[in-house]
This record gives sequence, structure tokens and C-alpha cells, in this order.
Amino acid sequence: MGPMGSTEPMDLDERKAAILRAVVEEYVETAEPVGSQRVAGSRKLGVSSATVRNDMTVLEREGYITQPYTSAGRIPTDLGYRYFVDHFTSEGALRIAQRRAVAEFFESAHRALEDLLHETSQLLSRVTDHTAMVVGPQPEVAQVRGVQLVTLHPGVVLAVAVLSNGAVEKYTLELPDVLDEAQVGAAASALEGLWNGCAFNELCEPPPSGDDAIDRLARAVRGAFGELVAERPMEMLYVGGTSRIVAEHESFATAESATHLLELLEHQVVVVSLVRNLLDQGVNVSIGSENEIEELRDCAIVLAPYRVEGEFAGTVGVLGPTRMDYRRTIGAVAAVSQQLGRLLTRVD
Amino acid sequence: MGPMGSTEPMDLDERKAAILRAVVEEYVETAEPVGSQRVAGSRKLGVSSATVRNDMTVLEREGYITQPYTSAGRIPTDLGYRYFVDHFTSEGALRIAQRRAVAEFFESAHRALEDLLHETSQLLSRVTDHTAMVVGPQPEVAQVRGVQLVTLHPGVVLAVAVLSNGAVEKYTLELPDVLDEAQVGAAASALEGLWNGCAFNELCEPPPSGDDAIDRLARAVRGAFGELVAERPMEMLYVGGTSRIVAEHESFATAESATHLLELLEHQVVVVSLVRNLLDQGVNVSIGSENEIEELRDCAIVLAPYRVEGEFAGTVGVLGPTRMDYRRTIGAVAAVSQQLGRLLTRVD
DNA sequence: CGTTGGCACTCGGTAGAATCGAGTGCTAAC
DNA sequence: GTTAGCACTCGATTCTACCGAGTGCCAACG
Repeated sequence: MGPMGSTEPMDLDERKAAILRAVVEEYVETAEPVGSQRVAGSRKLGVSSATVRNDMTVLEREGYITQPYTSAGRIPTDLGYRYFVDHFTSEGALRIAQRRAVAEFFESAHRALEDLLHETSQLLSRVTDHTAMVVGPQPEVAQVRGVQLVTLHPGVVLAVAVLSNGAVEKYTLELPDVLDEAQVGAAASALEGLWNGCAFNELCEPPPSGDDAIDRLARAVRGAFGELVAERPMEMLYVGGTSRIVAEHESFATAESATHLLELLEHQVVVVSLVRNLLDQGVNVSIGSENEIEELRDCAIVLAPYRVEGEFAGTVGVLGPTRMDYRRTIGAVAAVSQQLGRLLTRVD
Repeated sequence: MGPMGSTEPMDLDERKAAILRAVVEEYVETAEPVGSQRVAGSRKLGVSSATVRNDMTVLEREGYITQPYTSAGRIPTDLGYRYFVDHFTSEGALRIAQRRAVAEFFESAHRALEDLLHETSQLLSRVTDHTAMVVGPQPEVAQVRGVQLVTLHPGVVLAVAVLSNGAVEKYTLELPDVLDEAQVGAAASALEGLWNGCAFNELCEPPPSGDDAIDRLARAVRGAFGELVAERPMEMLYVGGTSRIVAEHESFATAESATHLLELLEHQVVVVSLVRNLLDQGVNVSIGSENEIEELRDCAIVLAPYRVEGEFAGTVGVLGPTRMDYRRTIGAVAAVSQQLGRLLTRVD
């Protein structure tokens, strides 16, 4: 019915862009459909509300904004948010208080990697007022730096592998044989010698040593570590500020959608692969229907990878309603990812 | 106005008890205030609704039930739930499907302790339809069974302690000195010899060895482990099924209360000490206003400790609305705690 | 031709009135 | 002590009227 398609990346003239920007910013702030008067009035574009109305009809026809019902104000569509993100968020804005919170956190941060990432997710959540996600470095790339076997009880041995990235993998083994300290120690040093420097996900088969019990133990250890790699191939995910999801529930359709989101976040595997997919496509912000997952239809995801020693290591990100302050969020995510990378490069 | 107080543990006559029971069970099922007709009708106590009404007035005066507004049906008070729990839940009821789910889970369960506890919380949440909590064994009681030091980079050493309960503690140290492998190894075996068998929370000071760098390292390791104990004195908490909280939100007053609950659950320390306090007082079920924490005013907590080798080890529990099926929940929590203890006794 | 003021129209949101019905308390009869 | 009958209460639901922000359209203007 209208003129031709609305999917090409048509550039808006300056005034329409300004109007779209005003609609987005106003709607993000007030959560109410914004009308032509408010745009014309409180913004410094010197035109009347009638003119704004005319442009708005065009913007609506192009798919950037929509009305929740006939003759109400306009709210941005996902496409509208997309335009906003692509054109008006180049310089990340971050309030001083928040910038300081981030700086302070990384000043004093210190601890085991897991704790650090966990607390980083809480920080990011606090700073953005949204749910935050932190994906840790993938454990597979790490190399073995130490192997230790400890007899917990007779017939029960704990196998521990220390990795080059500071992670520790462990597995409790139940053995058919009861080994003495010397045998366990022999197995441990054999394995350590064999695997030191190897990638944890590609441990080679231990050669026969002559002692059957030791060999069984060694093979059991390799099997256990292999199982760990197989069962937990994914990077660790840390989620902070889940309570924000229900606090933002006003922005979502129903209370059910909040439930579904929480459920989604409990499935680490899904989230991690989602994040990875997005990032692989070079996407940093994914808005509403751009997400393939049904539950995320009203959500936006903002991601930023962090680098350790120049290498891609992991991702920090935020999950919130499409109606979010993108500038602030993008700024915060960028700042945290950068600082986290810096800290890990220093310590790691 | 009425007769004397209602706080003494007055026992109800048989019919009143049956009526109270009916009110609780009906209300838990339908979420609607239950009237005298429904109680008289669908239950097998052969009396008319008028008689039920009379007894209900007494039950209300005694504080077991209340009406949300004048001349509506009755709903249980916290005291009413308490009576129900104390008198009608002796034999834990658990549906076959759920009993089987628990059995299956513990049949095939196997993995690192952390993963096991985490998945146990998810299992318990699935089985009960409520949010589940699992408190792990407290790490302090564990003894050191192995110490390892690994040089990750020059000047950066990872200290690892393997404990008798299968836990592994680690800390990344940045050192002023750059030590070679021999020195690090010497320090490690010195510490291992010194600390083997000691409680992790009471590591003694390493004696001087003659090599200043090694001594600095040893002292740094002790400091780091001490810091770990100090900063993470609590047992680990695993929470599963947080999404249930908002799904149950209908049972709670406002959406805000759900937010507050989620926030509460993010503070491990608070939850762990709450659980510990309750259990110290021998409480297994805490209902509504019995909880001291404001956010839990509409919640009930069902707990069961689990034992490893006969010793108290940790706790599993459930957090849900006061309006929950206590029999089913108590049964499930009991079953899971028992099985978990059994599994850990076997493996650990 | 783009811009503007004017104007009839739309439609969600709110307030008030009417109605419904489950459930109660009370009383009198059994 | 139990029960049937009855007047009454009060949340929930429905309906109506009304308000007002906001639109689309048109005619006038520079």
C-alpha cells in the first residue's frame, strides 16, 4: 500500500532523525507513548507540532516508530531503537558516580578468578540497573601446569589439575584398587611429567608403567578429565542482578515473560552459546526481534568482549528491556569490559 | 474481648482440627478463601455448614484462620499453617513421579562436589516447584591433604590447597621475587609437610628455612589462605529455580516483594546465616511471621540437614510462599537431604 | 512546496453506579 | 449441640459516561 519497502538502510533526513531520537529518549525516560506536542515543545528543533506529526507519519510508514493504538503517541519499534543505537550512541555516556564505582571496584579487586567474575557481574548490574552477564575465559585453551592426586579415603582419590590460566579442575575417583601413598605419588608425577604443558582438552593416553594398579589409576584420571571437558565444554557464566528482571517487569508484557527469562538464565549453556553466536557475527547490541529466541522478544542485549593480553578472552554483557537507556548501558558495558581485561592482563 | 489468650499451644478438638486441616488443604489448592459450605460439602465430616461456621468462628478467635475481609471465606494464618505442619505432615507424602526423579538423579549423579550441589538445588526446585537452596559443607572443618604451588608467569604463583572433603582452595599471588622452579617446589613441599593434616582455618606459621625468597613465598601463601578463610568463612550456597519466585508471585503481595526476595537470595552470606540460625534452633519449617526478616513475611522455609558419615554436613531447603503444600514439600526436602547425605558418604 | 493553525474524531483510562453472589453472623427450631 | 433460614456485607464484575491527549486531514500561509 505505502511506497516501496522499508527494510533498506534508508537514511533519514536530519529532522526526521532528530525526531526519532527525541521519541526514543523521551519514551525511554517516561515509558509513555510520546506525542507530537512533547517532541515539538521540549526539543529545540524549531518546528510546530503539525510538522512533527507529518514527519512522524513517514517515520511510522518506514517502520521506525509505531502507535500502540489508533491516535495515541508513538513508541519506537525495534528498528527505531536500532537506528538510535547506530547513530546516536557513538560517544558512550556514563555518569560520574557510575564511572567512579567501576574504577573503585577494579582498583581494589583481587581474588580468585571465579569470585572476580562473579563480583564483576554484580558490579555491572548495579551500574546499569539491568541484569548482567559475564562469560569467563574458555577453559579449554588452558594448559596443564600441575597435576596432583590426593587420597581422601582408602580407595577414593581426588585428581586435581592446575591450569595455566589459574583455573583448577578436579574430580573425585572411586577406584577398585586401594593404593598406597607411594603408588599414588608415582602416578601423579608420571602424569604431571606427561601432561605438563599440554592443552587440558587434549590429554594424551598415559603409557603403561608396569604397575597395573597405577596404570588403572592413570587411565581413570584421564577419563575423568576427559569427562569434565566433555560435560563442561562451555565457558562459565556468571549472572548478576537477576532481581532487575522482575523489577523491570513493567516494561515487559506479562509476569510470565519474566519467569521465562529467569528460566532462560538458569540454562548456562543456552546463554553462553547465544552470546557466542551474537559476538561471532560481530553484533554488540541485539534488540528485540533481532533475537532469535522467543523469550527475548522484548529484550535487548548489549555485549562487549574483553581481551587479556590482546587476545579475546570472554564477554561481559547486559540483558534488559528494549526500552533501555542504550547510551548509558553501552558506555557501562564498554567500561567494565575494558577494565576487566586490563585487570586480568595485569594479574593473570 | 474474647476469652483468654490465644498463644498457648492449645490443642484443638478433633473436629476443629479437621476443619482447620480442610481449610489449609483447600486454600493451598485453590488459592481462594474457603467457605463453610465447601468444607462441609467436600469433606467427610458429617456436619452441616452451619456447624462448620460455628467452629470457624472459634478457630478465628484462636488465631488459626482469618478472613481477608468481612464475610468472606477463611484463609489460614501463619499459626494455622504451623498447626497444620505440626499435626498433619508426620508422614511425608511424595508423588511417585517425583520420588523417582529424586532416585534417578542420585543414581546417576557423579561429578565434582560443586556441580553436584548445584544440580541438587535444581533437582529440588523441580521436584517441589519452589526455589531451592543447598548449603554446602563448611570448608573450615576440612583438613589439608595437599599443597601445590604453580608458577603461572614469572613472579605470579598460584597456590592450591586440596582439602580432605574434596574441596580445592586457590589463590593467585603476585610476588616481589622471581623464583625458579626448584625454589617454588621447595616451598611447596615444605608447606605440604608442615600443613598436611592441619585444619585449613588454622594453618600454622611456616618456620624460617634459610632462604629469604622461599620464606616470603611461604608467608604469602599462608596470608592468602588466611584471607580466603576470613573473606569466605561461610559455606557455599547454591540456589536453584529462582524463576519460581516470580511464578509464585501471585501468592505474594506485590511484584516488589518478588524483587526483594531475589535480591535477598543474591546475598549468600545473609541466606547462609539465616539457614544456620534456624537450624541451630532446631527449626525445620519457618512460616511467615516466624521469620525475622521482613522480606520473608509471606514466605515459608522448609529445611533438612544432611549428614555425611553421621556428621552434620550441610542443609538443603526450599523457599516458597506460605501458601504451599507442606506435606509434599517436607517430603521432598527430606528425601533429597537423605539421598544427598548417602551419596556423599559413599563418594566422599 | 514545506509549514502551520484549526478541527473533528478516536480510543484508552478513570470514575461512578448498578448488579451479582459467595459467605457470614444471628436467631429460632430441632 | 446441631441445623435450617434469613438478612446483610462487601469484593468482583459490568456498564456507562466522560475526559483528554493525540491523531489525521484540510485549508491557509510564506
